[in-house]
Amino acid sequence: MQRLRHRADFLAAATAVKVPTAAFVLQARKRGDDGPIRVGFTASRKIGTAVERNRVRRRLKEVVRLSAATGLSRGHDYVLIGRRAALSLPFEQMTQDFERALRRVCK
RNA sequence: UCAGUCGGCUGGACGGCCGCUCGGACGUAGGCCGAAAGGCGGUCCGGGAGGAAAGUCCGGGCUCCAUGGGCAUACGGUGCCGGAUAACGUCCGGCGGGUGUUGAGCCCAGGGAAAGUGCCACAGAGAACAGACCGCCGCCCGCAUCUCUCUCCGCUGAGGGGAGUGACAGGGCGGUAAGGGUGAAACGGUGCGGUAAGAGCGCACCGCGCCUGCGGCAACGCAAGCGGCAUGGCAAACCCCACCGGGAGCAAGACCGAAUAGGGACGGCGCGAGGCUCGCGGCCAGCGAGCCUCGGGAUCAAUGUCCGGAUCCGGCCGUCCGGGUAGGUUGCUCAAGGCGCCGGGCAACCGGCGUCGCAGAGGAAUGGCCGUCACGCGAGGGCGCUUCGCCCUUGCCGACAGAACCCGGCUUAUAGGCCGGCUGAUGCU
RNA sequence: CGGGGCAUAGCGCAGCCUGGUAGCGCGGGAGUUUUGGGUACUCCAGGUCGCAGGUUCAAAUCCUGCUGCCCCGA
Repeated sequence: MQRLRHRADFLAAATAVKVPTAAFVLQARKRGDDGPIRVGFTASRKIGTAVERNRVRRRLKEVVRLSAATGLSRGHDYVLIGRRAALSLPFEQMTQDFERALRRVCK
């Protein structure tokens, strides 16, 4: 599993399927090859200060890491756009939301 | 003890499970992505956010670009004096002013208003070499009114007329700026003398200015003398004076390096004017090649000018070459460094010795989840004689905030906790 | 990293340079006109001039520091 690093990849993912939840918006794009899973995170300035943006990104990273075995498929790019609620929501609820969102994306 | 004020330090601790990143060692060139450069992936050990990392307001280091010299101007910044410093708009010490219980302390863009221009609304008589509204004083006039004196008419009286004098209302001429009133500000202030009333008109003190002397590196202070007061405020209005400033910024810069477009060199085709030479041609004309001259345009420090200079030159086809975009690597962390001791200095700071090795990400690591304890705060309860202290329970409680090349400052944000200096009041000895 | 702009009544703006009275339009309220509504007309209310200091007799305006929003260049 790799991280998305280039702006072009994020822009491509933005045109794909979007599934909103309380703490984040999940985007998934099928790249058309058989490469590894790639995941990117976005925490915009609207969320708050730099401390709050870092915290949102780290919690989202942890959500993805702990549930990586369930449902992520090869050849896809995933992008999680953080929202301000990700600062305060319980961690278990965010994990459940992520798995539910993954099932909706796969359909 | 209470109140005030100033300065410094700190910015939770321990543990469990699972992770991230950098460095080193080992292991492996077998997997994945990519055209390439390169990136990702294993195990062990070690390191891994701040006092402001923030705002980006100053000053530097570093890197690249530009830079012939002189003069003038513009633009921006700074502004008491001395020192510290790599430098600063920072810091330290001093001076002056303001403020504070004239205490500790705090604040000050704190050069120039007798170089010039400009502004000072409203109110007010007058607002900048001003002005005379009320008022005060002198002289003159004075219808009427009043007081007094004289005199005339009238037998006395009542009454009336005339003249003079004084007072008052009023008017005119002049003096004055003490007082009232307006204003943010009214051309020194207070007191005594003086005067018709007044006035630096005179005197004393204070303030101001000039000059001399003394102290101080200086800002400035002190003292004596002189001047009769001239110089209102605003320069965070224009401005003047002194000093400082080349520009950009790690997305700087260096290296590697697709696709597409464009660039250069060579070869071929083509060529503003004139002249010379050579070749083809018997000669001329003409054609080709080379060279020279002339003509044109453009560029060269923020601007102008003077002197002196430099550089460049149109189209089409083919071959080759380098520059360079996306991307990657590097710059990338040892630095005007931290700590301790000694010495110098009132201090900022400087010097010497010893010691430590202290983050390096790049859509951006330094974490996620949880437990225990401590501290603080709020609520509830209990105990001790009270101000208060102690104990127990509980809490979606726990400041501001995340390195982005590095350093010195400034500014702003910040739950609380700790330490020290000074001042005032009160109590005890 | 560098540069620039804006903040004034519920909304959109002027006034700032050159300091002294905060104004315009829409909107709101009341009234007149109309049988009624609209239109038109008259009147009225509504402002910490983003915040905090400073200069000045006096600050929306000048200066400094913050806060929020927007734009541009690399």
